[in-house]
Amino acid sequence: MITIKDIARLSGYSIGTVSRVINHHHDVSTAAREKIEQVIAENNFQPNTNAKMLKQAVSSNISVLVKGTSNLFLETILEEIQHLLRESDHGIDVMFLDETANEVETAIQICNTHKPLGIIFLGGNLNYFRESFGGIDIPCVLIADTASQLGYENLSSFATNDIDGSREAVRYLCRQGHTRIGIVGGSSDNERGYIGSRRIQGAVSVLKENNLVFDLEKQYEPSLFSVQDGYRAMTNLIRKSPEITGVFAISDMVAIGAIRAVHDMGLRVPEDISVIGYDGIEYTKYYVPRLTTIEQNTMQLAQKSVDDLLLRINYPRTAVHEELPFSVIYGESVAEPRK
Amino acid sequence: MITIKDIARLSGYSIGTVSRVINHHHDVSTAAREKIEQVIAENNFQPNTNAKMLKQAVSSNISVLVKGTSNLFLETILEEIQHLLRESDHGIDVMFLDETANEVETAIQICNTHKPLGIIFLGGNLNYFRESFGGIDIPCVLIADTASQLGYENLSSFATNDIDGSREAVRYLCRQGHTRIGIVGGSSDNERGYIGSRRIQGAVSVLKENNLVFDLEKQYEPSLFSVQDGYRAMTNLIRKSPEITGVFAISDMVAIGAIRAVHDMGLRVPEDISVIGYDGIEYTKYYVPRLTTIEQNTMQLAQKSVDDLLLRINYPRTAVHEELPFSVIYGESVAEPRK
DNA sequence: AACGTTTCCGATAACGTTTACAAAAAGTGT
DNA sequence: ACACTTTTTGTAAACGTTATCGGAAACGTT
Repeated sequence: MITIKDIARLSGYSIGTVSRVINHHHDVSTAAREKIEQVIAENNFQPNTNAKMLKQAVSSNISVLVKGTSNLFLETILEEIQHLLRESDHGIDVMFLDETANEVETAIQICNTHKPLGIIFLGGNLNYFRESFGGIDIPCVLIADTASQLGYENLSSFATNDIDGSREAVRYLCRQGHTRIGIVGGSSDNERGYIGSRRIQGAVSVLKENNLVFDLEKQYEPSLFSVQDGYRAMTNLIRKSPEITGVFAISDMVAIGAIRAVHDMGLRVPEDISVIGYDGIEYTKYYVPRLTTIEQNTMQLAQKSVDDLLLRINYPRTAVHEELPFSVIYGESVAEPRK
Repeated sequence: MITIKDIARLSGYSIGTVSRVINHHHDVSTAAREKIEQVIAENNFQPNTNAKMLKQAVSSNISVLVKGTSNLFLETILEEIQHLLRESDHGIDVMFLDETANEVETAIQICNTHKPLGIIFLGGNLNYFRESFGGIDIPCVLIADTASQLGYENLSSFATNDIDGSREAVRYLCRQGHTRIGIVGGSSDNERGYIGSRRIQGAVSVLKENNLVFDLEKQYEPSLFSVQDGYRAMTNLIRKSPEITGVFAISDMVAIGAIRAVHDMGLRVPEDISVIGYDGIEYTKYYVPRLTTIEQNTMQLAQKSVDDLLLRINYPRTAVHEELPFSVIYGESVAEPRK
């Protein structure tokens, strides 16, 4: 392995000077810089990251923690983050966690081992942040949920307003004339902090405002975020409440599962039951019927988060919380209810 | 930060002994071990990874390089790999590369910086391996393409036989009575080494054997692996050859795009045009119509790859190349052709 | 009691960097 | 020519670990 010592020997300068060249210090003569850079290039020398990190006690990496696997929405954002970060000279360090994992605990571990400059939480459960986020003191960003009420100095958040979004979804069903509306998704106990709970909350509030609550127990069927679970939940919901004509699904994946469930019960979307989703993942635009859904702007979510994180890494300042706009995608999965 | 030195001081032993306890060496008295372990636990000390890696010149990590973003098939395997690796005491280090990147070059970089114990290539273009894989000397596994003809001592591969799989797909269309069969997918130049080319090759071979080639130019439309591209390609194909009644799509995502294209041309799947995909990603099982496809066993692909890699990391031996079985998923997207 | 074996432990030299600090070289102004 | 300042360079200590080596203690064996 070729080290800084070799470069020093080969270039005729000391390792101190080589190090200064590597780290772009200004106090190096042009002669030395050019010679050393040449030798570095010739031997395509790469400084040992571990030695560097050991000495400096930080890396130049950004860690990304993705909560919940098989989540196409988060994965789309992840891709964009990677793309954006590739421009900067930061390394990127992705880790996937399953739904049940405690992302903050994991982040603390990562801080100790990887010493990232910042952390991006892609998805997450606010409860874990409440519990133990205090243990983290590097800039962080939470994407897809708002952490403003937590009030940490170093945790920004960017998200669409899930309550408004889900309200808009259900309102759209109402405007189409639906009066027997069901909801699929959210955790079984609707605990505070779980991202799904806000969507449920928004949806239910519109139902209440329009006096469309006939039996909340029978209108609402909990579900995780997966297709499978959406299928299961929708099947249950139809069994419980066959009179339902419109359904708000907590995510697009759940919606896809739900549509298949409708189909397997011998009914059709949207003729018999309308379905509206949430997230706007690219791929449901090719579904037949094209999914009607609340689209979150993944590009913007990624861009703003990365910008804010890099900004705060370079110029420490207090965190921000921003709500990004959503939009309704009018697909083919919602129609007027059958008479 | 709490270091091994602190533990030494606090426990009354030397850092050498503490190190031995940490690394589970046998030459430590039970008294010392217990005392030191207690102090470690009390201060929840975690050895500094960088110092460790600097000293040992290797990490205990496995790097995974995922080629091609938004590929649900590879992402499913990735999940399973992560799951399997979590059992072992190896860290995991994921990196996504876009289609155009040279994964082998990247791997060489990673070897220098991260010093992984092994590398898993998830997807990949054999051409890059031909070019420069020689620069890598740690155990590697290529998933989803076979590297047997390359003959590297340290590169195993696990894949289904893509030629047989695509042959099976087209044969199934033939058995259903289709005689005007189209193909969607593969790179425009069908370069050797590109994973799609083998599937095209298999598909075409069956057409030839059955004298079903009426105009290869008009039967075949190139496409990348994305939904969008599948849509575009299928639209072109129908325009070129409206007489086609069955289509083999090079991946499930392409198939989904293709189905939507059929729909948008005012035709139906499978009544007017049958579509068969490739990969068997979970989620197309919920599609309406449920996709008929060639399923690759992601679980097995992941398991075998991880097993082989860990085995070769611990007991150096020569690489293996194994073909895994595929199976036909009989969905609802293929039917007999219209008279 | 003397010796050889084991078993356990501590001191210390690395690993490849960065960064004070000091030294040397090169300018500057008189 | 001198004393300054400024710029450039080299030296050496540190970062937290592991591993080698040898010493000390404990135990058997004659």
